[in-house]
Amino acid sequence: MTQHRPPEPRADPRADPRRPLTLRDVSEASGVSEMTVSRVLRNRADVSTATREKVLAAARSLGYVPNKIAGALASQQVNLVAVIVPSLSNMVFPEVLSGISAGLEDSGLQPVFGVTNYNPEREEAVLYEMLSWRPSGVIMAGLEHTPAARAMLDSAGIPVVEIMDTDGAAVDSVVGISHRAAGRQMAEAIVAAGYRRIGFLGTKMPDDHRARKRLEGLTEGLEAHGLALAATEFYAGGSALPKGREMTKAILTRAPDLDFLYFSNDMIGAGGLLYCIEQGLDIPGQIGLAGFNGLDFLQGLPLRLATVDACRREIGERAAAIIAGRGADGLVGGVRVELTPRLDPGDTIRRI
Amino acid sequence: MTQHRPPEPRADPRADPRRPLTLRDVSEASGVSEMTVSRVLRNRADVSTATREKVLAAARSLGYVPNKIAGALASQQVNLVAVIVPSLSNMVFPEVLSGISAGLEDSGLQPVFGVTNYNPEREEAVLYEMLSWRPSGVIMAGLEHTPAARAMLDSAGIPVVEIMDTDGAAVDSVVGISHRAAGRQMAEAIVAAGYRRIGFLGTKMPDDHRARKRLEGLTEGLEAHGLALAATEFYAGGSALPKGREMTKAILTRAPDLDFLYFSNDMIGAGGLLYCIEQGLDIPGQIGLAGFNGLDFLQGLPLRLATVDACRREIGERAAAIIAGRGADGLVGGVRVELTPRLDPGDTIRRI
DNA sequence: CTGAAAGCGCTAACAT
DNA sequence: ATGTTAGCGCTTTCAG
Repeated sequence: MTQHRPPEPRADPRADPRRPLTLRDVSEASGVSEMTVSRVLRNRADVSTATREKVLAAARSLGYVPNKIAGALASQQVNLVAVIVPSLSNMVFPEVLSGISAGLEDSGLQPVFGVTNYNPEREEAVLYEMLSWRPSGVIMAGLEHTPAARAMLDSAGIPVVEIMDTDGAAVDSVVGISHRAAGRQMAEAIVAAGYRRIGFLGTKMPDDHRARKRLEGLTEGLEAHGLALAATEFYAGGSALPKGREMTKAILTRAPDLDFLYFSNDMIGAGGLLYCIEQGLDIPGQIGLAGFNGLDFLQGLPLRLATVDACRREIGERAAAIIAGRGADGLVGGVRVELTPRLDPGDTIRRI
Repeated sequence: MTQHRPPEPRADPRADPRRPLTLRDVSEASGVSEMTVSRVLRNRADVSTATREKVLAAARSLGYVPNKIAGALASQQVNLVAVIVPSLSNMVFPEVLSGISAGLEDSGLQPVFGVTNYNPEREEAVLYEMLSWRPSGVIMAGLEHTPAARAMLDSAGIPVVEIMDTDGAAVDSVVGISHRAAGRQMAEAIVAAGYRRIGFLGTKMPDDHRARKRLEGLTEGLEAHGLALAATEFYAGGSALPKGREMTKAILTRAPDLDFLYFSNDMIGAGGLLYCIEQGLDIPGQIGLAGFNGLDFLQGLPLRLATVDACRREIGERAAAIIAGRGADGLVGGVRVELTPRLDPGDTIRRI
């Protein structure tokens, strides 16, 4: 068998003056063992007050910042929760994120955010990247994932909460609303108010499954009353409010006899509403309008757009609570929370 | 001296069936050494095609996800960039973040976002937390930080880019606009258009330094023409669009003779604009309006609100480029990029 | 209450 | 092109 001479040891990294400080530096500065320094910095109770103060003084004066990478490797514990959402730009996810932040307060866990741009491959890549940091849990928007992503979630061995949507099979826990039901609910309200020629204006994104499900729910709900959508208008990119205006103009030009417009979100709905007001249309008499999300910026418009509250903040809070609760005692997985969205008719649906 | 018997070795962690997979599992499954497996998974060129495929097949079939914690500890390299912003909820930071994401594409670096809610202590805590993961760089909104935060940034030994604002002393690099100059620029435009009774509507947050600087710039610019603000209105919490409407009503009730309203951001400006239109005021003849940020949702309003573009996306991209460029070769720090905001008079400032 | 030793899972630096 | 060894900076485990 070949003899291996041990390779030269690396140069002592402590020679580098710009190197980040280590526990050892604090240990030497305070005259306390590394182990005890570590105890102090992790706020463990079994250290004498005198020692504790000596250590804290040394750490502070040196400007020591602990290395969580080493800590996580040694303890096999990472206080991070991966949060993966499709977008930050449409006002709905920021509110979910703030709910998550709030729900994680005082749990010792920290959210880390990733964005997929409604792209399943990107979602898979972001998930892989995040799992490689071994987070304590995952919160993810939606139930539709690539097979590889699903496999990763299955075998990660950590709590997974899928949020926003309950129409489908979950990996583990799920917190959300039924978008299909929200669509049906809106159909009922529209028909009950006496509208009959209904148009839909929405996004073209094939991977916005929640918008798709709302449209399906709407269609089913109308069918139940023997009605069908009279016209549809889709858009791809661009800023939603101006798009809503343009699309509304387009659909009303093509189909001037529409008496109701259902928008797949409040932002394009607001654009449409402003357009209709400008055109001097009688709202909600001549034409009714509704959006989706319950954004409270709608309260600032000349007429309050009818909408369905998506319970965004509560979804974030409940999802966070499930992850945070898991560490405690019960390793109960598979929690299912279906919230009930509230329809607010605002000023743009006829009262009967 | 006391004799220490070596403590019992820990139980073999590989006994736990739910334990995450390690390189060693892939090594055993593929019959290739751990080191070579590591090379394959890091896409290094010096591996034969046959070996590479064997390893990849094994890794895939096992569902192996590398442990970046261990990798980072061993290599002393973390491909993360800490990004710290005050808020996600006002449409301006998401655009900065997307600029950062874009600027980091193909650099091998990944942004990680933290939110401070305009709270300096929270900023300090978030920074501490993030630095403890030893990121490769920090991008942070604003130039005002607690002394402790500044000390951490100084001694972190990594590139730091402060963004959005150039009015003040930077820790390292800075990319932004001068909000003071933006305020002065607006004052010039207002005065040049013949307005004389100017009101300001803004936020009460003491730690929104950029809004404060815009107000200071506006005041200075007016003073240069012998003018002073005729009225001001501040708000604290709540949703910006409805608030803008309320505040506008309030200020015009108190001071009905105002002929110009400068809003500290586009969202409250849009609320104010909608209110003025509703009241049948002649815009921009009787009263002029302007906001700040260059949000493109303004394009959907009945009249386009005058605004100043804050170059949000470009700021994100340039900041990211500075961090990404640093790894390459030149360790040049202290880059200073001051962008020139563009004033768009829209439809709400008189043309002369 | 404090300390010593081992090792978390990976990669740098060699050696072949 | 592949393998061997040591060690990254902490925490766990045990001993005192």
